[in-house]
Amino acid sequence: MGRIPCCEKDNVKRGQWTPEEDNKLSSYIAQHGTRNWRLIPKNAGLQRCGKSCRLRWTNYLRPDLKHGQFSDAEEQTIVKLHSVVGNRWSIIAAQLPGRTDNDVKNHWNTKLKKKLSGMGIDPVTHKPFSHLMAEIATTLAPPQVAHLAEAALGCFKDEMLHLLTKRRIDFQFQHSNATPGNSTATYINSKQEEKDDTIEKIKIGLSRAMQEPDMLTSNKPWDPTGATSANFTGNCSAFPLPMSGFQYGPSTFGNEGDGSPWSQSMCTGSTCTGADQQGQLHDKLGEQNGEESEGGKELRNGSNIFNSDSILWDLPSDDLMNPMV
DNA sequence: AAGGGCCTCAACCGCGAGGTT
DNA sequence: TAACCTCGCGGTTGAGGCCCT
Repeated sequence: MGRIPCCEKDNVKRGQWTPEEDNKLSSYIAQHGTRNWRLIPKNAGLQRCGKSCRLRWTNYLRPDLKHGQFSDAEEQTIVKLHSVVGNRWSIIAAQLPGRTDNDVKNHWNTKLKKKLSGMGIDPVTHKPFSHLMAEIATTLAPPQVAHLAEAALGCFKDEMLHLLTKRRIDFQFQHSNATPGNSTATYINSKQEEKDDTIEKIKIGLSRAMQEPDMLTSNKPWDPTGATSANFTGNCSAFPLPMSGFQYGPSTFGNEGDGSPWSQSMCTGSTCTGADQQGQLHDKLGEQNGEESEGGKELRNGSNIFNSDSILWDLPSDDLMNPMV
């Protein structure tokens, strides 16, 4: 059975909406609500697909939408939530009244991702690039380690240039409002300090790795039994891990210890509140995603995760108290 | 002033989940 | 229970504006 198209493509207009179309849609929805998007364009006299109408309404015409620049606090919320839930834009947007998932996604892709990358933080894992390289190095056999610098220069060329030349990138929100109460600035500055601290470490580590091929005896990823992690701490002092909350070992990776980027990202940087939190959140996501229909529904608008008392959270509570739309 | 490259963001696409018949 | 329908999500695209040379 093939998928039925959401509308007849032939009789449907596409592309930019005109003010007339906006008016028709807005006034129809004001009178009749948003039940049955398939019928709305027909009844409103629009030659548009129902899906297109829904998108136009939810992303642009809805009266409660905020248009304009993202505030510092909003950016901070996005970065922190992204470090936990990843590209779950609807969940993130649910914490930002007046912002849509499309807004958040666009802002992330066009601004925040670049800001983090430019600061030496991997926007996927929210770890400093240098830290990621150190992790990679601990999992490689000596000949591979020897190629790490080359690979790093290939993969993170621009980033490495920034790191190795200590060229700072002047981001507006990095310096503005850098007051004690401003947690965005604090978050950014802490990442900057981590970066500075690890620049030297990564340089030393890479050069040692290439000079001392026997330095790393293990070529395995982390070992849940803990035996390998002992090797890491014993033999990989060339890559001192910069963040206090991060360790290679079962206690940090949580019960499953899957070592996935997601798991690891929870345990690094200033957003880390411990593996227990990670486990709880993942459990929560699991519960709400599947087993319980009501919970699953709440997950979609992001309410339960952040209202749950069982989850510790290092965001200022004010940032998470926004009511769901 | 021109034009080429970059950036932004509105809009589209395909898919999965959940609801309805 | 299966088939169908609707909605919402995340990834991607492309038009238009901006910036730089």
